[in-house]
Amino acid sequence: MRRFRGEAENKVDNKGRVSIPAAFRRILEEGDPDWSSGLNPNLVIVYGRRNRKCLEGYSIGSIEIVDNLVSNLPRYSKEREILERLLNSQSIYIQLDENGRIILPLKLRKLVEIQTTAVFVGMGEKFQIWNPTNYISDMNLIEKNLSENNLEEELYSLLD
Amino acid sequence: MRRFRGEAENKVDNKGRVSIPAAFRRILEEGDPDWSSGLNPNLVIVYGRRNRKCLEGYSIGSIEIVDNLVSNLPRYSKEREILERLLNSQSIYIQLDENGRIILPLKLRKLVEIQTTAVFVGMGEKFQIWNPTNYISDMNLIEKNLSENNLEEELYSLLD
DNA sequence: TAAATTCCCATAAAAAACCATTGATTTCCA
DNA sequence: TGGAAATCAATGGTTTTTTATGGGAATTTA
Repeated sequence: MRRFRGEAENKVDNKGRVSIPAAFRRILEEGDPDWSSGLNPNLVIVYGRRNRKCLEGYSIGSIEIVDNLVSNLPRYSKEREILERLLNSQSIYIQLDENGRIILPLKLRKLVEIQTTAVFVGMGEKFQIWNPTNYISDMNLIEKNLSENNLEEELYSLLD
Repeated sequence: MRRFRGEAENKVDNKGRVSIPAAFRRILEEGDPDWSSGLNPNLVIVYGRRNRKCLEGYSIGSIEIVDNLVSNLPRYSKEREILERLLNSQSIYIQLDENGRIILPLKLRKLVEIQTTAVFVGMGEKFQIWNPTNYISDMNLIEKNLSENNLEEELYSLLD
């Protein structure tokens, strides 16, 4: 399955409308079992992640993988109920419109400080939506962390 | 699997179009599971390698190896999310056109200082795209390092 | 009924598809 | 084996399509 790749910065108008980058639409289409040519794909936006000042978008296919992982935990266990809060309570289904846009509800925009611009960041099986300034800070943090502790090589070695 | 080998210098026009050297196309075709005769192969260009003033091109097959390694790390772990930033966020899918060209987005060209000419450098499982002058400097740096410390023999001995 | 949301249309800019040319390389046959 | 014909590679230009984005009318909702 193809993955979400790349970065894109798009305008958010005062109705909350934003274009989903064309490259991401293709992945959402592929990942939505109900989609067929001519239709508009669905996606899920999770806004429940703590420690992250961003929203996360999933194709229907990839959120189902995560949902199943949660379903494998013991029913009524504390862990499962908390994860359900973060991943199910704090998330919504959205359908793209005819022009490839979605509407980001005001509540979500406030949550991640998005006003007139949003950055879309491909993260493989999901993508993130950031306030541009916050995204830059986050990237800088990663850079700093990598160079200060000389972690890059170590990180890449995880891949062997 | 055949490897990317050799160097080639091609023109970049003002739309950002560049020919992928024919020898590299063959490797990209072989490496793309969706490719068949008559179609145009896909590739992935990574622009996030830190400390490198060049772009890196991967066949679909070889980037999938890397992607799968990342996917095997625990979902939502810090390590995985950082690697996704470096490898997924900072990369894009591209499809060759009918003439064997791709368009290098302006953003990427600026990043690695490519204007009217690009050098393609085979690196085995991937290839690099350089500004010609920067490529020469990089080669000189390597040369210098090798001769000053008499490293060549030692290096080759790593292979045994 | 005012506010918000959805639907529909418009447009400029960017990207993709298409067509053409030149020079190099390969094929193939007398 | 020499060279004509065919093929392929690199590159330039033009047309068509897609994207991103704005605005307004219609519809729903509070």
